[in-house]
Amino acid sequence: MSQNRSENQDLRILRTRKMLREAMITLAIQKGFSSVTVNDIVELAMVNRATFYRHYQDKYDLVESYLDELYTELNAAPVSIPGPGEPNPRLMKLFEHIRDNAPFYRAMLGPRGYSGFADRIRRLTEATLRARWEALEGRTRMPPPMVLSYLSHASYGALVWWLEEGMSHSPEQMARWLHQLTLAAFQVD
Amino acid sequence: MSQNRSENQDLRILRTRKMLREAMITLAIQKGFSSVTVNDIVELAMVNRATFYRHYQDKYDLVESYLDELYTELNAAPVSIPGPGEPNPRLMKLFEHIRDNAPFYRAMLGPRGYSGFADRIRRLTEATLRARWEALEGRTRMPPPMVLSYLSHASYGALVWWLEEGMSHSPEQMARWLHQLTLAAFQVD
Amino acid sequence: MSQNRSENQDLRILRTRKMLREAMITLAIQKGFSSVTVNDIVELAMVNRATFYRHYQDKYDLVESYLDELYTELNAAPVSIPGPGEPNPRLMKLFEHIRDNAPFYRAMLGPRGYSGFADRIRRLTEATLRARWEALEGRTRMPPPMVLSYLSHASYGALVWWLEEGMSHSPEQMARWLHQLTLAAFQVD
Amino acid sequence: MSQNRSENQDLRILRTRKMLREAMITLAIQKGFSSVTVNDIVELAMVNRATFYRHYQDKYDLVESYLDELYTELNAAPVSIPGPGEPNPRLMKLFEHIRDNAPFYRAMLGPRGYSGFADRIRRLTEATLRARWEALEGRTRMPPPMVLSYLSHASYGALVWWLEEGMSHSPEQMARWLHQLTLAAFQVD
DNA sequence: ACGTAAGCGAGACGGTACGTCGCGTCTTACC
DNA sequence: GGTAAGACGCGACGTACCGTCTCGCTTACGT
Repeated sequence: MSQNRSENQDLRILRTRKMLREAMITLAIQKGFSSVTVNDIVELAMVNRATFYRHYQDKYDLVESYLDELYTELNAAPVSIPGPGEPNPRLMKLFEHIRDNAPFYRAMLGPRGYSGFADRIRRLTEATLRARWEALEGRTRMPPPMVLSYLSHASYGALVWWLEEGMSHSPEQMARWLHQLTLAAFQVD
Repeated sequence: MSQNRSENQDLRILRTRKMLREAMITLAIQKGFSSVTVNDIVELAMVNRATFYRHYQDKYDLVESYLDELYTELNAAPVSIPGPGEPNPRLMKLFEHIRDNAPFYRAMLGPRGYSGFADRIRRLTEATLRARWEALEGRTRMPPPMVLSYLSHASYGALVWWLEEGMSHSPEQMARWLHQLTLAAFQVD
Repeated sequence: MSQNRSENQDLRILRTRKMLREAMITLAIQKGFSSVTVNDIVELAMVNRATFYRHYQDKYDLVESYLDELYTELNAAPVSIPGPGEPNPRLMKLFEHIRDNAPFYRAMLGPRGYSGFADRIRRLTEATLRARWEALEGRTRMPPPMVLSYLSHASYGALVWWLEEGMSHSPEQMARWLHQLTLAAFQVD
Repeated sequence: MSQNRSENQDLRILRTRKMLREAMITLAIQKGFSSVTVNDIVELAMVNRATFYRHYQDKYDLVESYLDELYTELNAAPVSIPGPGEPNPRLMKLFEHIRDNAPFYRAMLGPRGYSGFADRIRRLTEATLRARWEALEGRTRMPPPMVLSYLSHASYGALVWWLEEGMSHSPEQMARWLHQLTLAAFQVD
């Protein structure tokens, strides 16, 4: 499923997928992803139910395929490790992206959201942090995987706060703060 | 619902609730809380379906009522703020409790678990951390609620790592490490 | 399925089954049994779709259960072998019964009907004829099962003609004719 | 539909139809005509779904067009009315034809077959019998159409018995027996 | 022999029915 | 009053076939 994402030029397919995706996003914002049904989606998208299943296994498959696309572009960002006070560029792009799609993210991460989504975002920051794994090795007595889990969940926690609080701080500011907090953890004995 | 939790002495009621709870726990361990159905529960508990609904609204209500009881006793722990190298006693008790019920926690926190459960645990550590809120106020330029969300998610992350890794470290060790990491965050800026 | 037909005293069950059966009959008459859907039936019966499946596997199960009841009473008729010019009493009862439910039978036996139904009726007359099997043994060089199949299909053919022609002859007349024709076959060398 | 059967010489068309027909026959034998789907047919025939519908309305149209061809040649047989002990030549040809295609006929006439097919065969023998209609008129008090329906169904019944029993008697024998039984009916009254 | 119209493959799509599952409510009878 | 037994309405699920519809390719035919 979610097959042939690349190089499928059939306009009907592209149109159908676009409408399904947009319907899903609209509905998730309206009433929370967890209470969106396939019926809701196809009705709003004006697409036949069977057609939905020709493209996606279920609503999770649909949203995941959306994320695949989103995060493919995010991953194109540079990977340079920032200096002490500078924000991580990847993290900043993530914050900017979330700010631009705030209603959707609120819908997906809230209590009526989809935990797989949250996990995915967390793993994204985890991947970013893993770049400094080697620096961590041997520098502390704590198990690096634990610190990684600690920090990635921590960043996710900051992100959630930011989203729910109304995003009154700039992505840059957020990235800078997270950077500082992360550094502090790295400097623990 | 979940009513009359206090002082309800009818033995039939107590027995019914006990059996429902135990069935729920067994099943959650077996196949993950999210795929447990009310039917599963009442069948294993040998209780009639309607009887379930007389006591609980749904399986979430059942598990929450269980948590209510669990965390009432956990909250009875002392609240003293520990010194630099000492583990937080509340956190330690939590880790010990989780170690003692590891299969259940793994079932509730894993990918087939229940996100409300995770949230609840996180809020528990958040409550513990909030004790140092005032100490935080003014000491950093970061918004305290953000740091709180950051740290509580972080602790949760460490906990999840610990659970899934096999709990090869002692609760005391975990609490000590978390304490160190938390302190580091407080000293930022 | 079609379970517990006997001694099930729950009024709701009886009512549900009655409404489903009547809806099925009405619809079969209206548009032919083969084009009746379960949806049609439950809609007309004002019964929920799932409820239908709690009672019957499918529309065939429903109609067969109906026939079971009908033919239980028909089988209560006497089995005496009639004299040369007298009609077979069982056959007569069958013709009378069909005359009384002509629209339904036309619906079931017509081109948009249900072949299992026709088969059932044919086997009914076959059972009646089998009573004379022993008399047949040795009296002719033809294989008795062939003659049985021949005669039961033949009777069915006469019945179908009668139904479609408008039943302008009395059941007694039909039974008498069939009796004569059957006797003739028995007297073939 | 089933159009242009005559004088359509395009090889592609002929090839497509041949493959569709053969696939249908193979599948009907394998699992009974009623459970063959258009998808099954086109898959086995290695023909596109749309192409099927360019030639036939549905699987019934396909099988009927096959029968049209089969029975066109059968109808070319002589129509002489046989003497008392002689078999009807047309009936014999029919029995021979069926014997040569027994698996297919069993598939079409069995419980998972196609009732329209059975009807067609029955009407074929009916047509044969109608040749003696005039001879019947006035010779008996029974309505000739009834006798016709009686006899054609009867012959069909004998045929079915023969097919399912394993065709251990020769077509000639069958035709002779049927002839005798038919004569007996004509002599009633 | 070759250009062209027809046949065809590939497969998306809308539609309708299917049978299943889980939910939460209800009635009746028992103890 | 708590419980068992279980019928019921509701609504979502995912599947199976159906018949229609582009859109290009290719192939047999007719000049």
